[in-house]
Amino acid sequence: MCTMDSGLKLEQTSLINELTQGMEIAKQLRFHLNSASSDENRQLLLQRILSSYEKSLLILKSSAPTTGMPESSISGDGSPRSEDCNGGGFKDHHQDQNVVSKKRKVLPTWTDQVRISSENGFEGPIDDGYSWRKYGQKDILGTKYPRSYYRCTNRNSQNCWATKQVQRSDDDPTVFEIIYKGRHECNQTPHTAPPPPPPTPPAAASLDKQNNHHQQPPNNMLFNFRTSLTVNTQDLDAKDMTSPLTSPSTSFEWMKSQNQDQNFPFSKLVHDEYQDSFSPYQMMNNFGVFHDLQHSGSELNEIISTNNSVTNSPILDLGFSIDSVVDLDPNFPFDTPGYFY
DNA sequence: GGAATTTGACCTTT
DNA sequence: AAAGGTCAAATTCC
Repeated sequence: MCTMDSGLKLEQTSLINELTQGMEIAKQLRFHLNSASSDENRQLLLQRILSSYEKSLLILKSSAPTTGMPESSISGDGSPRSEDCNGGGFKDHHQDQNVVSKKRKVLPTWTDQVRISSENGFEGPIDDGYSWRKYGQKDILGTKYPRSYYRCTNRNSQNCWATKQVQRSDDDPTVFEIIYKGRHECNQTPHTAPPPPPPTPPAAASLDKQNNHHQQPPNNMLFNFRTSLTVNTQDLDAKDMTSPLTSPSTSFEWMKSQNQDQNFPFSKLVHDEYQDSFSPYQMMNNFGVFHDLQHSGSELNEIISTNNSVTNSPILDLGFSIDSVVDLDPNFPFDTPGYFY
């Protein structure tokens, strides 16, 4: 059930999210100004900051006094109402939430979609730079491919409770949907992992092995394969609009330095099931010009295409959960080394 | 031999 | 009751 309150709160949260994100991107830009980052990267960050402003203004305008329905400007006409506050099929127990939310530590949750593609087929680990240990695999009803469950290797040693689920897309086997839950509180430094320079990528691991990401030197292929990803932020426990999270591990500069994969068609990644959940935020976020407004309920998706062209908005998103800032996780470790640049 | 993965059993949630 | 998520013993890998 999506109440008025949640609608208003959603808007507030969105605004805070946007402004906060803009600030963080500005921080990133500051970092890039002091580094050997390419001018293109800086331009992209700048573009994102501008987009953030645009979105903030959009939200403010949409919540103007005359607006009877706060979400009206956001919610398009096409989205199914039944989805309302519940993002993309995730559970929503309103009553429970009131009771539980105070007790349960809410883990920030977001989704990456990672496309692996190559002439050689789909292979290579989806290495996000973190060290994961697989602890389970399940066949999921209605899906072709099993879902794999990973937890941080440093769970015991460093009390790091980050987990992720990896599942290959039914529609496009080259796309893997990765659901991250919880942030790393260990001392892994995914971004700083030196890109290994093996001249030739090792022969492909089998698909069964492809999720075997250790901290071993990242496979060259993996970066080459990683031609695009979607970040879809979701908050399983709150119905509020959530903020764009960012992949904690996208080694953007490195990927950019690798010349790859041509033109990943943007729309290709837009599966039917996701089209319904695109929000104006995500569109505006990277492109700033999209106005096909569709309400996405509690979802806020973000498309990131790591192509070479600026028009395709190769965006570097750095790990950041605004949810946690706003109202969810008081223990959000912003001071975690390496989390922000 | 230690660490990671596999996989069926068990637990939780709906 | 069924599906999703986690555990843990067995197995495999390095």
